[in-house]
This record gives sequence, C-alpha cells and structure tokens, in this order.
Amino acid sequence: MGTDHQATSRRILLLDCDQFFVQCARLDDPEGAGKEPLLLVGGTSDARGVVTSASYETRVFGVRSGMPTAQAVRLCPRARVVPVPRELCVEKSHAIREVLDRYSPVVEPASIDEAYVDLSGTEALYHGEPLSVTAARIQDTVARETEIGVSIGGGTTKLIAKLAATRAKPGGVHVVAAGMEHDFMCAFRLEDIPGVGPVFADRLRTLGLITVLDACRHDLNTLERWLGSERAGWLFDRVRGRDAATVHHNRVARSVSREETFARDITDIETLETELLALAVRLGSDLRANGMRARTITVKIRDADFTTRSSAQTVPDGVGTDRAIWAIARFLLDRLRERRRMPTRLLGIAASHFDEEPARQMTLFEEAVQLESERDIRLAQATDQARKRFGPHAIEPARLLQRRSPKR
DNA sequence: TCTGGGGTCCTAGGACCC
DNA sequence: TCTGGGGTCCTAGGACCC
Repeated sequence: MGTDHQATSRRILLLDCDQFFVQCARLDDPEGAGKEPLLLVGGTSDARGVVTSASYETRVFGVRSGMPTAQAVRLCPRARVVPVPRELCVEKSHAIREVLDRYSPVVEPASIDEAYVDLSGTEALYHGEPLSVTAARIQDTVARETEIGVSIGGGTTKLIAKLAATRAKPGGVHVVAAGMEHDFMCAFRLEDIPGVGPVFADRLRTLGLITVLDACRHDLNTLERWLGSERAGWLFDRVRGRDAATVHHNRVARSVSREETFARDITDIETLETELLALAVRLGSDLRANGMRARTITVKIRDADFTTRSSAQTVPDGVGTDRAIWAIARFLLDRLRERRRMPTRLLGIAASHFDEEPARQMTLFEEAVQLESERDIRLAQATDQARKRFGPHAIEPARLLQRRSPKR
C-alpha cells in the first residue's frame, strides 16, 4: 500500500483501573472496607502475604504493592488488611471489557485491571472527535456501569499510552498528540519505561544513564557497544517514543498456572504430593472449563532458601484430565527432589503449549503409553458436570478429602 | 524487610535432523 | 587435528509486568 496509509498515526488508549483491588474490596464490603481509608488488600502477615494493592491513603506511609504485609503494617499500623475479593475483581474486569468492546473492535486486556484499546480508523465513526474526548466518555461510561474509577492514557503507540496513563492518575485522561512523543518521553527516567526493570536499570546506571535525556545524548553505535545490538536498538526506539507493537484483539493464553506458598515450609513428600494433587485438580478443571489441552506440564518449587527451580515435560498430544496432569506432575516433582532436597516453600504447576486443533488420532505407541484414555476423558467430564451442579468440592480424590476433613 | 499469584517474553544450550 | 552448518524443538532459568 502507499505511504498515505502510514502517514495516518495510530490512536491507542490504555485504560488502567485506579487501585483496582482496593476499589473492589470497598465495593464488596461497603460497611467495612468501604469505610476504611487505610486499607491494604492482599495476604496476611502470618501467611507470608504481600500487599496486592494499597489505598492511596496508606501510600503516604511508604506502603507499596508487592511489599510484605508484615512490613506494610509496621509502616502503617492502623491499616486494615483484607483479602483480595477474587470473584468481584474478575466480574468487574469483564464488565469493563464489555464497555470497551462497544467503543472499539480492537481491545487487548493487558492484565486484570488494564486494557489497550486501538481506535485507529474510527475517526469517521466518531465524527473527528479528539481522542481525549472519546477517552473521557469511555471513562464516564465505565464509572457509571461498573462503579470502577479508571485513568486513561492515549497516544500513537502502546508505550506512549501506557506512560500517559501514569500522568493521568488518579482518575484523569492524558493524551499525547502525534509528533510530541519524543518531547513527552524526555520527562521520564529510564526506569519508568515498561521493560526496564531493576536489573537493566542498574546496568544503565553504571553507564551513567539515569534519565531518558541521558540516553538520548548517545548515538546508536555507542549504545550498541555498551548493551549489544538487541537491547541498544530497543532502548534507542523507546526513548524516542517508538514502539511498533500492535494492539491484539483476540489474544489467547499461552500458559495457565496454579501455585501456592505454604504458611510453613513442607518437608515430607506425602504432604507435598497431596498439595501437588490439589493443584493438578484445580489446573485440570480450569483447563477443561476453557476447552484447553496442554502439551507441556511444568512443576515449579521454591526451596526454603528461596531458590526457585522448575522441571517440564512435553508430550505428543495435549492432556486435560486430572489423572494425566497428575501423573506427569508427580514424575516432575520426583525429578526436582532428586536434584536438590530441601524444605519446600512454594509448589506450582503450569500448563502450556496448548493444542490448537482437536486431538488427532493417537498412534499405537501413544495408545500403549496411555497417558490419557477415553475413560479418563469421560470421567473428567462427568466430574466437571457434578462440580458445576453440586459445588467445586463435590468430587475429589480421596487423598484431598482426607486432607480437608480435620477442618470440618 | 523477608519476599504472592497470575502471567509474558527472551536466551542459551543440547538433541536431533538433513 | 580444527569443528560444518542450519533449523527446529525442548528444557531451565531469568527479567519483567500488574
């Protein structure tokens, strides 16, 4: 196509919920959390929890999300700690998504509380309305229909939209005009750029590069000598506001995982295997609920000394039954324990490498191995049906029932 | 201070194949 | 004796994000 097309710049928004989990917790419990300015949402200190979201009122005490709850409570002793209201968060996230889908055919959720919206090509539809006006209307609609306050950033790239949203917070709209990307970027530090984490930021600091302006003073060749061509090219573009990434409408999950950090480290294999089984059952039912079959199963453990290790196994055809997932996971856990034996702080299981098409006819070899028989698949389906009707714990392996019974 | 749970993407090396 | 080379798949680990 001609250059006219390229000359038209993109119109991208990033919608970011303000202190999302705090808002949800307040909506979930209007009389309690709803009336508490000093609110921390996340795990408790006795269960090795961290703060998932801290209310703005607690942040003046130095509390940040990701901080161990014990530390947060030390900084802000009067704060109230409440758990994440999972279901309501998911519900609100979906409700916001539905609003966005009405405004644009191209919406990409970036996390539970963030989504990119591409409004390129909608100029005629919106009668030439400025992007900031459209953004403000979206913000109003979201607030009215979902009761969630959001900030919206806008610009010609995902990078600009994302950084603009930080300028819009809390509750505002900030749109960077086409052509102003480089000027806009100059106000930021390098560590503010998404993708520049603590490690890269440290590396840059040793080179004397703190701000975007610092990086802009050097040509590409110099940066390449310092950082290698890959990283240098990436940074060279970012500091100029360039980002070719597109907004993907129907992004499919590449992995699904379930994990748990234990209140106390686990030493005996029996308990560990029971926990693994519980995770495998959770993962399996979530996969089947979405019609997914995974070719790769990964088991992850975090040792008492915080060393994180993983082991993975890929099979020729995707699996989705509890039995098959459990069989592979158990084998992987054994392998991890052979390599290093130490009390276990965290256990996790992940599925990836999803089969895109319905399972093909099994070969004779695979029939013989029998990772997953027809009977397994039918059993899993029946189990899912029963859980749907009678609750998530309607049918569980005997081993999990034993684990649960002392609490009853 | 004592480190969650859910993800994405990248890299490097080995196996295997032609 | 120095060793060929490229592509793909898999595994393990790590950086990074919210």
